[in-house]
Amino acid sequence: MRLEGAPMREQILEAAVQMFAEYGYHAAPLRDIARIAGIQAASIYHHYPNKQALLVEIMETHMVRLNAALQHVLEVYDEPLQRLSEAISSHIRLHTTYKNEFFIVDTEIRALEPENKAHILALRDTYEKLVQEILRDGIERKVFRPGDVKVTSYAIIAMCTEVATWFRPGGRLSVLQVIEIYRQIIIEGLLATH
Amino acid sequence: MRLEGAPMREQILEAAVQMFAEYGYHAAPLRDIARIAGIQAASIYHHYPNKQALLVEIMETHMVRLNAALQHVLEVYDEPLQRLSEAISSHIRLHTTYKNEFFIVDTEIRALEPENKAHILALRDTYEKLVQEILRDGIERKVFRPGDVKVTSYAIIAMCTEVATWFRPGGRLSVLQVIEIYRQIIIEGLLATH
DNA sequence: GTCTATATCGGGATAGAC
DNA sequence: GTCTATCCCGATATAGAC
Repeated sequence: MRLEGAPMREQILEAAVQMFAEYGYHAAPLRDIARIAGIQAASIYHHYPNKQALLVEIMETHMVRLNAALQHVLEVYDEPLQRLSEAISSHIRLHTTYKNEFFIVDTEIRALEPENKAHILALRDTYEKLVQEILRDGIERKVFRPGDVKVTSYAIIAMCTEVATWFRPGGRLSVLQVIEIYRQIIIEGLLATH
Repeated sequence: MRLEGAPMREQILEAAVQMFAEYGYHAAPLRDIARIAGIQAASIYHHYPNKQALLVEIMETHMVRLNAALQHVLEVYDEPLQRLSEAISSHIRLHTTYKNEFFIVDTEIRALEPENKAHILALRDTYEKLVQEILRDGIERKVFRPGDVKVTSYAIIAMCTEVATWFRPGGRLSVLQVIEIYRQIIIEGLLATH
């Protein structure tokens, strides 16, 4: 039983998530991250080589998580409508559960150094490709209307991702309600006259 | 006839747009902005009181522009479907024409000092309210399916806004094609079986 | 209206003791 | 593994000449 709570490495990362999400990577001083974690700034360097490493670990962990979840959906389900539905659910579930983390993924790509940026963008690309696979397959099987697969994937990902910016746990809507609203918008559209 | 091109004030602002969009507000040194504008950093202070003023002017100008365009749509059109269609068109048109500017509006809200932030968020709120008015009216007149007006407005705005991040003039798709794709996704949804 | 020179500060990172 | 002390740099902003 660990009375001090999580290991320091985790505490630092969590403090970084908080600060990066609230003030942005560049505007968040390492000293403040250290203060929240309950140590001195210099002590961070025992756990991480530099500030950038914090950002990279946050982004990588969660992009991998996101990809794994979607991969799982593709393995478990076969029917296009169900696949898309579960993909939306998985995406929104993760973006509300790890709200701050995904907000960082979505707003701090520019703050990454070139090699790190390439790495994270590759993970994002993988994700987009998986979504596009669902759409392409669904169009071929005549479940979805024919349309631009790439742009459609961007649109779906963009709207489901933005949930992380406005969703408040304990607010007017539950995660499940939000998922249902998005499912309907994406799958059925707004028109009443169908 | 002005051989030097635009007045310096404009040149500085344009340089700021470029740098803020590429590196982010905090990561963009005033010296670099000055260099692009062809002057020394100190000279910027003859035209603007400080760095923050550059950011505020960029954001305010374009949020006002966005609101004016949507206001115009509401005044000119009455039919809900046409209103929504024109709103999408207006939004995407502006977000592709002033790609960098709206990218900044969308990613640097956090970099604003409190009073400036309140001001810009108020403008954004006005915009959201206008979109919600279109949706509410359309639902009442049975043109749109009943649904959560607020969340739907967020979803529409989010996906149309993100166009600014991937759109490249002269790329595979023209602005008009992009607008048509988004119209269809939003209004009709993905299902083929309607 | 633009320059050079500089004040001032805060940030990331390092050294070395404990 | 954490501390104190400090280095060093780059950033915004100002002063004052031209």
